[in-house]
Amino acid sequence: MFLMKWLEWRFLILSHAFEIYAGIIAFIFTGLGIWLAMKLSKPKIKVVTIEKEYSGSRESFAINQEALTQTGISARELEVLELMATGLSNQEIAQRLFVSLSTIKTHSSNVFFKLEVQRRTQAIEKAKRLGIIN
Amino acid sequence: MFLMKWLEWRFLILSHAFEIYAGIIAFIFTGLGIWLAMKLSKPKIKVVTIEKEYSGSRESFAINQEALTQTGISARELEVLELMATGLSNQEIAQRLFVSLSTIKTHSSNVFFKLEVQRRTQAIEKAKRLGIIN
DNA sequence: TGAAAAATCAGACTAAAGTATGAGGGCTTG
DNA sequence: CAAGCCCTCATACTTTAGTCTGATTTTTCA
Repeated sequence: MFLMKWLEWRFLILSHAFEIYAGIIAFIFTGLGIWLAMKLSKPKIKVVTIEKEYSGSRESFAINQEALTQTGISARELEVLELMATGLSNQEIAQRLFVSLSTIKTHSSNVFFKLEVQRRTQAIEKAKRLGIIN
Repeated sequence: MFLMKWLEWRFLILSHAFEIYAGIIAFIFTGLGIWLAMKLSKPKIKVVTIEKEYSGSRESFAINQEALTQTGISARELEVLELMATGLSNQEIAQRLFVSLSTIKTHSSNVFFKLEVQRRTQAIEKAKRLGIIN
């Protein structure tokens, strides 16, 4: 019975050799078509437009990074700048970051230099305008 | 000659019938593959954020006036506060308003008292938060 | 692994900022 | 017209901010 079954299979394959071959070709070239389309077509871009009340959270985040690298302000300096903008004194910032007053003064001085300003109020104003703090 | 050429063609087609058929299949299914890829590929979603011209002009103006009267800050004091927020020093504010440094110090001291803060940076932060300056 | 950048700190100094007190003049309002 | 508010100014003082110099340690990166 097993043998007969096998012969039946064999007969099927032989009598339909052309169809099987065509099927294989069809399959392979379908794959080729898909690959071609993937490779050569420009990626589809679906544009989703979201209207937003101006508050500038996402946009300012993008500007944020660019302007930030532009100024060359380091992570720690940014931290100091942010606390500065909340109205804290150097002493308070020092306590909050567990460092000395000298360190905060150095950081803030560097920030002022990098932002090309003289005072902390100017630094805050410019930093907000550039979008590197919110 | 024409006839012979035609016969030659015919012979070619007959003797290569299978290859031609396979070629047609390949071509068709390549097309199918491309179509499939086009149809089924997920489009990349690009999010475009458009900021609407801010609609809260009336509202913030209202808050402005109310909070301002609440604090009891006078017109001159507000003027000083606004210049302060732009990053000017007391000396610069004095020169701009054609008054003495002492006067600006008095004004700013009054502003700090009325806003219940100690430093100019805090005053600026709070004034912006309350919407009495922008 | 060695140089550059970043973070830390100190001391000494100058410049602003902020406080406190007092005082004079202008303006409105009951 | 006196009381109250606002604007002005001064002086004296304390505190905070900011600069400069120089140094050590940590981190980062080629």
